[in-house]
Amino acid sequence: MPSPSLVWFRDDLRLADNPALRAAVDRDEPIIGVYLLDEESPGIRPLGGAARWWLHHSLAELGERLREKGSALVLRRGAAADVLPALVQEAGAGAVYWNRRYGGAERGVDAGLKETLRADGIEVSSFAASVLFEPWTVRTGAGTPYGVFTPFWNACRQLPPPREPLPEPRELRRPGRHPASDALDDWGLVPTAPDWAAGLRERWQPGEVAARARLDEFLREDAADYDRARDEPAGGATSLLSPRLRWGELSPHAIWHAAVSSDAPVGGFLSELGWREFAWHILFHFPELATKNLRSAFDAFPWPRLHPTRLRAWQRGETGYPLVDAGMRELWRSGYMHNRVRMVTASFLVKNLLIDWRRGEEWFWDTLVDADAASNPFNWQWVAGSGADAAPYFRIFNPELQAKKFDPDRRYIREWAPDAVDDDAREPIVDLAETRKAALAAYEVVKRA
DNA sequence: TGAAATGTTGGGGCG
DNA sequence: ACGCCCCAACATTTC
Repeated sequence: MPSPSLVWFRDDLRLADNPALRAAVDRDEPIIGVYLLDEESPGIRPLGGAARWWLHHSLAELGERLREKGSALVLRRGAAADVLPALVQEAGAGAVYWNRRYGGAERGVDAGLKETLRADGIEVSSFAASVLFEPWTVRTGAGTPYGVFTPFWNACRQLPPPREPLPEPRELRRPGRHPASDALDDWGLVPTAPDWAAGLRERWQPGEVAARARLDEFLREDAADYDRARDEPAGGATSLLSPRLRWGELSPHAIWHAAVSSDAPVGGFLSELGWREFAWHILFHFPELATKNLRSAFDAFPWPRLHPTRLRAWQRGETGYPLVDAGMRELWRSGYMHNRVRMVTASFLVKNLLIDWRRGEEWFWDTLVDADAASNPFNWQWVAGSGADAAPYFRIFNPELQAKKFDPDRRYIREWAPDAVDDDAREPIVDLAETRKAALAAYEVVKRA
């Protein structure tokens, strides 16, 4: 009598370098893949709209590839603490494997499940797969978590290097009978009325296969000049791997090893992976990262009453500042924004519009295909000055200067906000010098706190 | 992974 | 030849 192994896919929608899947293969019983759409467990943050679109397509491909290899992907919806044990029983599974998560609520759910399943005599194992250095393994000399990037990353580099990625399994043992699966289309992850996803379809092809292709292309064509060209939003020199990491279509280990074994100078690129690691390190030690100031002195920041018209103008890319508007429209249309422009638009929201960073974080959460629970709030707090190793508050980007420096020929602005190219036609919603001064005055309150 | 204000320096025009 | 001034270019400080 076979006792199948369940592989619970979460933020690791891949077959290659997937230690949970590997453990199931090694156990040598039939394998059933599972994905749970959990919008009910307490504290789990509902996915944003762009994320749901990506998830749909990535799951579609994962399911197809599992079937090609002989296995299956079972989709279920509901609180994991209820749905997973029921599924284990229904399938007569003897083992459950997953790759670890590091958010506060997720850790609670997973720890609870480990306990209840084991109490039922089910073998449960979890694995490190989504970060290179698990948060608790990196400690200062004093045993505390790191608060500054450079020493954090130096300490990581002193640890044993990330393991070699595991090869994709050739074949998976077919289960005799599959538990029933929800139909992916019934989950309603893809927008229909209205269908606003045209720009996403045009720009992205979710899934592990396209992810690997982009990694290879990046290392072959763009990595050589990455350190210089990554700052130019029109250049197309960035890796575009962030959504692949968000959904685990690529593991950081696979990226790491592909990068270090390429001929290109990859130090700068690897340190971007380092910032991602640092964000997860911080989130692990400060689970309220998305809602609370990491530096509590910022609790005293005198945010003015929310100005909804200004927030809306920022969201829609109608601020009258071309680089800001181009960035916000790139985001809205394609689910993505170039990193430098993220800094500029975020600085503009927080320091020129004096709108709480949480409002910006929520908008990015809803519109980015790559927003994850760590990087998104981490980076917003970095810009706002309230975060870990944050930009000093008084570091205020001037969107006009930034455009001159990094988009001198206006290629980026022309691409995303062609109507903003002509300077004369625009009416800025706020004055840069004036609002800058107001922001600095507000910051004085934090300094005194 | 800033920008603006302020300070310093040095070449050149000019009396 | 010299001092003076201007000002661009660069450096430093401040926010």
